[in-house]
Amino acid sequence: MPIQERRVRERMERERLIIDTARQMAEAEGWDAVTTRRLAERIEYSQPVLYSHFKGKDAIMAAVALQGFAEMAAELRAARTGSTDPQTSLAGVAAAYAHFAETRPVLYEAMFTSAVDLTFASPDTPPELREGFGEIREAVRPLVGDDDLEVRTEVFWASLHGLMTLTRSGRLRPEDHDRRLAVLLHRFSD
Amino acid sequence: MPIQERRVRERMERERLIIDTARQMAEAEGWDAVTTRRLAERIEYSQPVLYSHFKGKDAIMAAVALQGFAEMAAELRAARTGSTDPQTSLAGVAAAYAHFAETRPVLYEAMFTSAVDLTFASPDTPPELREGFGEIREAVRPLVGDDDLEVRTEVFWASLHGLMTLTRSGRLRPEDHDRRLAVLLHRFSD
DNA sequence: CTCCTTTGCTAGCACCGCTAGAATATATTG
DNA sequence: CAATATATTCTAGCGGTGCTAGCAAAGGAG
Repeated sequence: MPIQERRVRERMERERLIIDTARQMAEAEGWDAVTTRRLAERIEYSQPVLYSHFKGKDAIMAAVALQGFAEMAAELRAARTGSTDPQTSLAGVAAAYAHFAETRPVLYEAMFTSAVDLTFASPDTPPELREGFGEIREAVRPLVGDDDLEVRTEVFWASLHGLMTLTRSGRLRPEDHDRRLAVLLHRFSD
Repeated sequence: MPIQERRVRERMERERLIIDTARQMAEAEGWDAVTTRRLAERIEYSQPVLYSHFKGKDAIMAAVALQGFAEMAAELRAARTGSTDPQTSLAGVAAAYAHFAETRPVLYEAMFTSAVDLTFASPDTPPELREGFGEIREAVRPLVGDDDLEVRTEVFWASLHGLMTLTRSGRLRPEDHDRRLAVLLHRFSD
């Protein structure tokens, strides 16, 4: 039954179209501009079609966030493996993280400030999600050893996250960004 | 003209009523449940009355947030001055910060994740806002001296903030909360 | 060529933040 | 005291939101 296969394939393509369009719209005009009506119009289908693919708007954001996690993980890995020196490696990862948050704010928002549909730190956590954390952990490991590695990584990550969100929402002066990153790295390098 | 005074006073009381009611509602049912309609009904006035006091819903949230900043500053100060030992003092401040974020999540949300109506790190930043940061800074000062004090405080604060937001949104396992706080303090104690 | 399932659509619900303009209450005059 | 002027508050409504019930069309099966 190749005809069935085609329909399944087409359905998958449409789902992809929804995710990609939602991301495009968000990147162009922010998440507030991504309404189910406007999204439906953009993909040239009616609103209810969206709900045959996703449980709701949050689920669409979560799907975009998942793309974000994959991309972030790739960039963190590149940064980590870009240097053999542990210090430089960790600095690179931190810089890459900051760069990602700065250049893809809409993605970062979906990943970390909205989209509670994603399960973290749990057995059924999607691999894309674990991977990014894994990269940070592996960058931290050479410096701190295996003692408390998980917890230390969490703190390092949370610090980065705090810096980025507070900067982005205007709570920290942007011009000191690099100095703050340097301080953070210094704190975690021993 | 004491009659004019009464009207001004009554107006202020009503403004206070709006802020307090908004806060109560948010604490009871979350910020999403605080709609202008429901809030107006609760204070037994019509919707437009809200807009004669505040520019919009965001401004009401900002007013609640301001209360939050004042309360947080008071608690941080109590924690800081509760011990003469710099280490214990900073630990106390960190714990107080975490405790505030945990027990008053709705306030914390208004202060740090929503409400962009408030100006941070600027000449016309409200004193309630500066004060909390000042408490953290003064707790950090004895440990790190005056070099880079501002920047180091920002990083410490951002780390705390990152820990709290990630924990609250289910991105970090709550059971390791204390260990993470300990790690953070250890990183900043030298 | 009908039957039936799947698919997609139209239309609408209940709600949102916000506001124009009417209506009511209060104060200031003649 | 009556009449006008000025605040103040309300009703009603605009244009939007996420989401869904129920109808219409399209497609494959007998």
